[in-house]
Amino acid sequence: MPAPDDAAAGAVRSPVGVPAARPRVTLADVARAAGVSSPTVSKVLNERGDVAPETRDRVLAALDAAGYRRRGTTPARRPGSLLVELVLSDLDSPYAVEVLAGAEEGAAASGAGLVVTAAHGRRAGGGRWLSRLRARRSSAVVLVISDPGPDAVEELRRTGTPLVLLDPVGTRDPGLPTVGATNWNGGLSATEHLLGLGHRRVAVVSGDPSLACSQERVDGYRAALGRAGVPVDEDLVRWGDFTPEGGRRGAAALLDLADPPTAIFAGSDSQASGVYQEARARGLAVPEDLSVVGFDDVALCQYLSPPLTTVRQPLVDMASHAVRLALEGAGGEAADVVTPQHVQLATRLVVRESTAPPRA
Amino acid sequence: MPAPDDAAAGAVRSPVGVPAARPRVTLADVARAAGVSSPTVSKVLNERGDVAPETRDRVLAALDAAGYRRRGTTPARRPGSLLVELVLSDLDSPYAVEVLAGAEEGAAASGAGLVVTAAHGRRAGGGRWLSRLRARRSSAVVLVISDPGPDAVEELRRTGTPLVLLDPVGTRDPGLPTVGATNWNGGLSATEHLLGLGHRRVAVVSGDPSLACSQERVDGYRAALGRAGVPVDEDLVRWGDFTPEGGRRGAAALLDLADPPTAIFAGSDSQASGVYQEARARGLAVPEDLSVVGFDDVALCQYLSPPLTTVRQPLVDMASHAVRLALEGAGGEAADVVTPQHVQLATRLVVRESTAPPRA
DNA sequence: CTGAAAGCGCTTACAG
DNA sequence: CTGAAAGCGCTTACAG
Repeated sequence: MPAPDDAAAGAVRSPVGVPAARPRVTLADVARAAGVSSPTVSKVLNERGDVAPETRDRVLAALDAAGYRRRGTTPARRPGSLLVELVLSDLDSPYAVEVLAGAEEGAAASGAGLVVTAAHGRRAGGGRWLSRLRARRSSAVVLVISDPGPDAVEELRRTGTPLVLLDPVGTRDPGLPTVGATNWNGGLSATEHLLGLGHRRVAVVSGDPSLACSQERVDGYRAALGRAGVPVDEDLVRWGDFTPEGGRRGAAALLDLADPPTAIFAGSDSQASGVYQEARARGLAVPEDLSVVGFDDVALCQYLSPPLTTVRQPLVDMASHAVRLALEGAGGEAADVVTPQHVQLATRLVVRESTAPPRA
Repeated sequence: MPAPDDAAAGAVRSPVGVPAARPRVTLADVARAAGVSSPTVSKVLNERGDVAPETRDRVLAALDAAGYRRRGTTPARRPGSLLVELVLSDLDSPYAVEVLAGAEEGAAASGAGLVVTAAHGRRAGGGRWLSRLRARRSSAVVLVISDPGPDAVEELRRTGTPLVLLDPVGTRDPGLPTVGATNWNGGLSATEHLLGLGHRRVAVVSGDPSLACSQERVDGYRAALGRAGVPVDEDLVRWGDFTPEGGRRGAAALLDLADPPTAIFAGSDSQASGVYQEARARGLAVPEDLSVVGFDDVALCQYLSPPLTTVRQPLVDMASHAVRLALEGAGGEAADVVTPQHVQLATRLVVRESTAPPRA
């Protein structure tokens, strides 16, 4: 007869792949670990003044080590009080608008609340942000175009908070679910469209080369030229950032060339608007003197004249999907079992009025 | 000797103007009211199945009547776990971007989380939304360009949740704090600028006439004409909505007139972009053939060519202020004592390249 | 400044 | 399906 194992002895045991609901760490546990009484821990927690500084420090350390959470303070599990955190680097771009709209839609569909944070250049997942996330009892996180610090990933994993990366940056942790778009295909079809119109001097102005999406779009551009037997002129490949100013600078450099391009593929619609400005400043008409293709198909396109030919990436759907994915992980019992997913939604060329054959 | 009053008898009594911390309604109170035991109420709360439907209904009614809240479920009081709700009608406008950025800034400054909801045409404050707000333990609400239903106002007041109206609609409850801009002055200075350039046929295309801000801008326009001794031609006053399409329609109607305007004051930058499009479609150059002034000074302006002359309203500051105002009400003890405020931040004309003297 | 004791609000296990 | 009783996690009031 086998010796009674843990399960037979009545210990908590979980099905394969499903984590055991770890027994809650109670205030009494922490008190024991810190060598003080429960009331003392309670006082520290409630920021009462009457605790000796050393005692306080010891208790705080024990609290932290044990990963203590107040009763009723575990992330909400019922839809309707769930919170998803959406972290963007900045809020003031047409790109952010689409992402926000999609994320709101995804959250609303699940009855969850969407908490929006702008990182403003700080790396997402500072200690401050993490502790606030905990204080708010948020259940899931979606990070947009940014790499979480390893500490943040670890902490989120530890607390069972799902993390989804939207438009992931290059250096991805393969264990994290990602949602993106088929950037390479987009770059390919934008460039093929211009080649098809008869352009041979086709330039590209993309975003930061450290971003996967920038790289992929340029790779698609190169592939299209290669297929058409047009050699890549490295003078016609420019990197910058996704802002109008970035587009303007790139266009200025390109149009200053001895043999300037007749068409520019911009890495984003915002950049394309900068290309428009530079063309206008030089008295060049779009599309008669210069064809322009953008990327994103954000609302901005409807404000530009002429209407911009662009590669549509379904940002609203992408964001909505990312939020649902994150909430799925948060809602179910089998939170940790959700298979990491890497989704790329399809891009599609939308032809409007900013492209035409080159002047004879 | 006077009979012992409540205070003398030890009842909770609060200083004038500061509401008493009403004694918490406990589960036992509700049980008593419903004529059942505490365990039964607990089961209903936790959605256990083993409760008779009629009992369940009775308990739910009692719960509701008593305004019961689970322990630890009252809105957070320490900054860092506070949540502010921002409700916009839609997220996909340049206006919304600015408001969001400002609101995020205001919330982040207080360490609060910003929960963003789009009303999508539904009136803010449906029962669904209110109960979610409660479930999330949100501490304050900022409502953008919309009128809360009287029930929502009542419910928020009852639960001590501050409500601030940003860019308030006309029919305001004077008891609610509002944050807006000096729309009238903006309309005045936009129109004076055009008159100063020599224009006499100056038109206006504004937003929905039911919105206070639309009205005020047009009133400023009328005032400027009046002061300059130029009679108002009602044919030159158009109402629509704040979208590019609204601007385009308005411009089309105006340019179809027998004696068309030489300058158009648009009620928003988005509308102004629609005016640009209509002008372009008719082969009219801005500003040579048509001067255009916008309103808002949103990021969109930097994408338009030519750069748009506009009336800047400090949307970022307005939103940030509204959020702080709301959180102020939520954070302090004296929540209900915050004097209702009606703030209007200053607007300012920003001259760029879309305005010029009329053709001789 | 600390903790034993009492208390509070809620939940659980179980008898009816 | 219901509730008396026991229990749990935390807080409060107070003695030292």
